[in-house]
Amino acid sequence: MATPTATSPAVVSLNLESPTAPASTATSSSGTYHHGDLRRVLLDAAAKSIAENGAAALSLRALAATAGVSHAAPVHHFGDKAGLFTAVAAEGFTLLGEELHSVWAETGDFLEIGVGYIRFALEHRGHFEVMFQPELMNLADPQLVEAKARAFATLDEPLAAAGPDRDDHQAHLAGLASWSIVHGLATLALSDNLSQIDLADPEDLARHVLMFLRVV
Amino acid sequence: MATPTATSPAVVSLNLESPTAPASTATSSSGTYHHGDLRRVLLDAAAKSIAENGAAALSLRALAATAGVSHAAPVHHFGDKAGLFTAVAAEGFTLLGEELHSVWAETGDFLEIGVGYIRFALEHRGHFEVMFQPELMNLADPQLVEAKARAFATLDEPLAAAGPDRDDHQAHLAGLASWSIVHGLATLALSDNLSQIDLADPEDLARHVLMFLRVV
DNA sequence: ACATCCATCTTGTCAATGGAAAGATTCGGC
DNA sequence: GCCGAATCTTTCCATTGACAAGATGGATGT
Repeated sequence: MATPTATSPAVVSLNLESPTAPASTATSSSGTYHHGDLRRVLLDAAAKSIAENGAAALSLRALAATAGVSHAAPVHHFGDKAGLFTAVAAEGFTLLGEELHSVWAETGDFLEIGVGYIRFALEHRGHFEVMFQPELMNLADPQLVEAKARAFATLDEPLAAAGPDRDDHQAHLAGLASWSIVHGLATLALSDNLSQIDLADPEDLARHVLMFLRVV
Repeated sequence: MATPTATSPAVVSLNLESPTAPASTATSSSGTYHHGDLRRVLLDAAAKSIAENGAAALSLRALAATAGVSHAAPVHHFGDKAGLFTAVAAEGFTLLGEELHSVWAETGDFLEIGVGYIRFALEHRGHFEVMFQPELMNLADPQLVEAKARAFATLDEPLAAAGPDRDDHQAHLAGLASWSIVHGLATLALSDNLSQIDLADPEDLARHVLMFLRVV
């Protein structure tokens, strides 16, 4: 609530050792209150854990342990487990929006946006996995709603540019078809349904698959 | 293991009340040993629960309670939670294969197979959700592997018929593009990313979206 | 008919987990 | 320097998944 959901997309590597305090006898008063940036560390650790073991296997207590804090510390930052997932998803939508925006700025190619979508899913697997599991998070969270809206707004201009002579209905359908095919390919890749050969060069695969779309 | 994974696709409504025994004092010997078809009841209850609350929220104990058995009964049939998810997924692939097979037999239309895929996802939401979350299940399970292989084999003939003059590589890509777009649309629908208007007639939406595919 | 085998289900138990409550510690503003 | 507030810890409880050991009763062979 207080923190402004720092816009820094930097990936902060988590330091497992506590910064300065000896970890031998944690009972004494040499503890590490005010960890520094616990929220960020927890978000990164969560994304990493989800990417490796899936969202279902994530444990708040194990997460706290890797960050070197007590098991109740995450609660203060995220409220509960759903709150953590919500924060991960919100960050994911922000990162995705930034990625697609820069792709459009650099290439001006609608097809490359699709490629960027798939690249994002594979590179930020932890985020992506949570972003599309509404049961895990609080869909009404304002931070999430805004991040989502901003990410989608990024696509308005590219979509209009891809089909200038379409009415609203056809444009909507074209956008949905484009989103479906890239989202489907990304989801299939993340659910172990693509062969090793296909995954050797995911972006190349994405371009070839997207060639079957009448939109571009 | 002993049960031959009954091929009956019938949907068995679960009877919450125990068949004949009074449930007042379960301590006495009036219990319902040999429930009759507990495995089937558990599978149906699981699919229903997952469809309503998501796979993450599924509790083996709550499941056992709705079936009127003790909390350890499901373990005997599925080994553990992953075993239950595996069984649900395997049944899902079998049902999907049968659905797509009959659609092809009745219409001979490749596009209608895509429509059937989406219809299946919405009608069997519980199954579909588990089928594409590999972290939840035992991917090496023979039953699952075979059900999956049979379901996909169903698509060989339709895909070949849709593009007779394609080489293997192009056919593979065309199949992947088709799968991606229908899988993406289904996934987006299940993750609350489609508007009410779009979902008013999902099959109609599917047909319109699939018109953007160069394959059909 | 009857004893035996074995699939099915129960009870009891344990460690791990999420969450809530209450207290300790430190930061920042005044 | 002081005080409020944010941050983190400790303690505790209910729920859950999993395991072990035992109870039940249908099926089978003779």
